[in-house]
Amino acid sequence: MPELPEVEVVKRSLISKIQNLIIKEVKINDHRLRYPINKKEIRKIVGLKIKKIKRRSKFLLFFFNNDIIMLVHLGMTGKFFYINKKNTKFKTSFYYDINNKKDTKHDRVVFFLNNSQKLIYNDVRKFGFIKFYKNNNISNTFHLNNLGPEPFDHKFNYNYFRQYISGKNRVIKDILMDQKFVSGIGNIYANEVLFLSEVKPTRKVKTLKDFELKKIIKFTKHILKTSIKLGGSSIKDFSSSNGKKGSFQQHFNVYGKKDYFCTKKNCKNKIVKSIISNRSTFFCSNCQK
DNA sequence: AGGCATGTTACAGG
DNA sequence: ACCTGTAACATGCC
Repeated sequence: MPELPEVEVVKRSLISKIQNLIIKEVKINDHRLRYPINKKEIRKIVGLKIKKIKRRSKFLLFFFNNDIIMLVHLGMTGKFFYINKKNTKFKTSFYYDINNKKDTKHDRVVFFLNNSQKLIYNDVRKFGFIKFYKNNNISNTFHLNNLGPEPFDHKFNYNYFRQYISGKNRVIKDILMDQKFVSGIGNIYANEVLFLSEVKPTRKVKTLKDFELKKIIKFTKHILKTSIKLGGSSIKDFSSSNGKKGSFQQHFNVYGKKDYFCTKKNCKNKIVKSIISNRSTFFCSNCQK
């Protein structure tokens, strides 16, 4: 589900609701996530306070006392729900949260909090994971130490772009989704960035002109920021929801828009869909060169 | 029934 | 050691 903007929105929501609370109990309904949950390690956070919550790329880091860090990746379908203990109504919501949620089937882990609420990790496809580290070796984990710069980092600039792609024989869409190049962009935002940059996703990076690299950098930062402001993209549309949902999906120009008309003025083309590296790719063959 | 899905990574071959 | 492309993971929906 989540790319950088969605994870950022989840992080902010978590901070506002559970920062400084204490884990009273943890219940595991299914430990078979992408990596099996280590039951001994997860028990160690019982009694500890959630001091800080940070995001790096699409990862969430929960900082507890005793130097313990819980690293969470939401995979494709991971979600957090903040719910009251009597299981009646959600007090508030995180990304994708819905008030009439009946999907308890995919609640994989339940964290009971000292304010009588609970935090649920729900993950349909189980591509997400929850792992534990000590503060002093978190950056050594292979999950984090091969990541490229955050898109908003000043290090993500034209010179870096030029240097990274030199000698590479790949297409631009693959590079944008390469977490070693820049961290946090997935299939949706890669498609959208290339549309606004007017660059065809199939272009080999060695053919890109300076002004195109600059546009890609500019629109990457712009799109991700805008999406965060709008609460991210909520792709599924639940019928009755009191939960907060993102609205950036209403601003998609190409993602999922096969056969729709191109949104650029004076363009009569329809968006086409193709497959690049096993991922659906959408673009306007008229506007994107 | 078969294809597709917002992500990551292990592996194979060059 | 680096580069690139492919398949696999688990589950549900259209």
